[in-house]
Amino acid sequence: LYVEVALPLPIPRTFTYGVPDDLRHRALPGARVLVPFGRKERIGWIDRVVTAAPGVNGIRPLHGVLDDIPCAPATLLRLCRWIADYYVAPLGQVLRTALPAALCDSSTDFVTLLDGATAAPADSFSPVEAQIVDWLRSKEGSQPVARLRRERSDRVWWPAIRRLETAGVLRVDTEGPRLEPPVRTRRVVRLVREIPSLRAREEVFGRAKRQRECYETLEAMGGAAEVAHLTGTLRFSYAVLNGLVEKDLAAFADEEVQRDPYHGMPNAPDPLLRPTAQQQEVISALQEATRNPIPGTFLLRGVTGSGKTLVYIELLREVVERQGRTAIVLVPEIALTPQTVGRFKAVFGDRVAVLHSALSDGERYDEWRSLRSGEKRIVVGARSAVFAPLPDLGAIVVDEEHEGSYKQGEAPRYHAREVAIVRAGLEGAVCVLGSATPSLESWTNSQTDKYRLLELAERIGARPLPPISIVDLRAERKRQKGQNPASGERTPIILSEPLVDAVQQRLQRGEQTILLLNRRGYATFVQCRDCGQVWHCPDCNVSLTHHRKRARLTCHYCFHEEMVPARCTACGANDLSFRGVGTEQVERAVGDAFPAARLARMDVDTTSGKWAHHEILGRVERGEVDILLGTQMIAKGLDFPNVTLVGVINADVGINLPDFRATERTFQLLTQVAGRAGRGGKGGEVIVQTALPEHYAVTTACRHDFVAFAKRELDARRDPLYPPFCRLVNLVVSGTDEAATQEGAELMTQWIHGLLIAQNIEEIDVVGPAPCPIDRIRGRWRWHLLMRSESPRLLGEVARFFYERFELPKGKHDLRIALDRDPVALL
DNA sequence: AGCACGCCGACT
DNA sequence: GTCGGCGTGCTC
Repeated sequence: LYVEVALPLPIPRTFTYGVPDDLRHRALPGARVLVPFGRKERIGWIDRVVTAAPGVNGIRPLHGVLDDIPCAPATLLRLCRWIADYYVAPLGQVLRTALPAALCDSSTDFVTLLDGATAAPADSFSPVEAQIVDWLRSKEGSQPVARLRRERSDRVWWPAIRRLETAGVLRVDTEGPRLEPPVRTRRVVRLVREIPSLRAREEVFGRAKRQRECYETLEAMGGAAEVAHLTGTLRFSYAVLNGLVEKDLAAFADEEVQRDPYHGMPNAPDPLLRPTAQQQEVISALQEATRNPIPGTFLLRGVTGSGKTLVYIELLREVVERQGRTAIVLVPEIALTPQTVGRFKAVFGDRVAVLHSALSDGERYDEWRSLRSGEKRIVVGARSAVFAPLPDLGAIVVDEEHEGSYKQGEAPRYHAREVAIVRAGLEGAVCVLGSATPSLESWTNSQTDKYRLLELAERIGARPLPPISIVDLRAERKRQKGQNPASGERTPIILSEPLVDAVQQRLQRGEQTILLLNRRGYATFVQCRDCGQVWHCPDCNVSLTHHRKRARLTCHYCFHEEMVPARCTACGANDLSFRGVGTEQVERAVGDAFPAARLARMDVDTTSGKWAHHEILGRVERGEVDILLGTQMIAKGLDFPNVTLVGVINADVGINLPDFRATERTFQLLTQVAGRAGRGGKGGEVIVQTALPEHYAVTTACRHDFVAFAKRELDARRDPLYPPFCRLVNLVVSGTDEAATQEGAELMTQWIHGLLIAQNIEEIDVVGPAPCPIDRIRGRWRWHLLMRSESPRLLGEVARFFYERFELPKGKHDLRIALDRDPVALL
């Protein structure tokens, strides 16, 4: 008996292993196995079990089957096979993405210095050996070999390590993969003896005041507390704790922690909202669909504030409470706020698991187990939650389905929305795609009856959508210049007069304002006024953004940072201009204009901590913030009834990006952020500042007219042909040398042309090769090629054939190919 | 992806 | 002689 094993490596094939007799009954498809691979052991998954002897020799037996119940059950395995096939990626890589990292970790080699080693004759070491020994002496205990590679150089250490091992200087241990991921424990102090009377206390503690305080604190805390908490926040010294232990009043213990990152977050009460008639209609349609063996896919287009979340909740009530099945709710990472999560928790309480990027491996694994066991029956999470191990799945909701973050940026480059549809189909679940601004792909599918369209055309409570007015930045500049001719030739307009007036009004009325600018930092680029030089990242072809508070120029594509220059490095002039307004500069302008206003800024730079989002949004919710300023992060999902004004500082950011979806993204962002206004009873208004007031992305957004936008944009996608009228595969060649990268891209193109001609395929267009719009990132040059076709099947076949057969000329300049099917961006 | 191995130029 | 940098090929 043999098994074909999928390994989490970028190798597009499986490896065959023999199955020892005692493992036969456990060797099932989807089960994890431990296999020898090269000189190491790795974890893989059984793809197929075969009886025929394979056509290769040198087959090795597998070392173990790690699961009694395959951790990728049949349906998940089928789903992963579909992803591997459609998105052209190795099955093992897909499985690794689909399962918690804690279940995929491979083995690690450790080296330990042996006791007698210090006596070993140091002069007999070769320099490499001496380096290893020195390094180990500087550390304590065992060290992973990989760390040696990282901290010293990437040289070949193994021969030297083996020599030292035979010389008895050090020991090498291989720690196998963690079969059972670790349980997190914490050190606690627990009271073990009660002291009933006050008099007894006097006697026991005497003058040990701190011990008594600590004892009584512990009593008040229910008999136990974490050591870190007692010594940290409560400032008891370790000696105090030891004293209690020595008196046999308390004991140290390691306690297993139930990891729950949302632990302690107040569960808001279920507001028991009653659906409106409009909502009820949609809810009924969905509930009915769940009773259908093939429920299908629904596109729920609901304007902002129309109550899509309540629809999801009522759908889940049907699926989870009445039918006893399970459900997945996918949300874009940035919309995974306590507000969104809170609503589901309020209704379904402990049956909800939350999966987001801030979870540690262990936390993620805990949630995964509680889902698989059926203890929790609902998942709310970002992209990868689509793989949640729920038995008897009844519904998948993809909220904000147009969001690009559902596409994974690295292999396997899957789109969670498409995976959700396929998974729902495989498991007989209903799939609901929700958005106020559907992607043109989904919209088209809803017009061709591939999906069923459901609409929520009105806001709840019959509240009107906020009126949107446009401020023409060009006219505003002229006007301000007329008023004050001395103002600099290029002084940017950050806050126009109408916007200032509107904000002022809210401040007076005690209402809140949201200001959007989709650009971080203080200035987007720095330029010399004399010679025109613009500061660029040394490793990426993008300009550096000026961050004023940190006093650094930083690259938003890699981690490069440099000091702010005092003078031009090219011509020596000391007249630099900091241009292109970012949120940090808006923050300053707002502070200057409204010194008394309480302002909060929310972007990647102010939300680095795990709880920073929650903290800022909490302040807004409690009314401690008058003006919330931020990037797209504040455009989604927020529901603050006291926000009556939304201002868009510059709607044109992003509209001119060289990407066919730039216009669509602008429309979506404007619509989404406008939707934050007027969600309470006080009404609301939106002011959009733009230099392109006639652009249809702006005008249709201002009329809240998605259908008109879609029509215009679809027309634009017919020529040149772009999705949804065709499918794309983007092939990106990258390398450390410019010429070699271009050459690689050209070779790739010729190869594909050759294939298309040889196979007589005319239905696939090849566009390029050309440098990528951002032609260098992290020191790697980038060229790309687009394959375009109206036949997804053919496109997939060609992509797969290419992936498996094409090889770039070996070695030189580290050329790599990334294959991106249905790309969401071509930058 | 790792990792071993082999070749080569630089340096002791 | 080593060392260390890079290119090449392989992993059932």
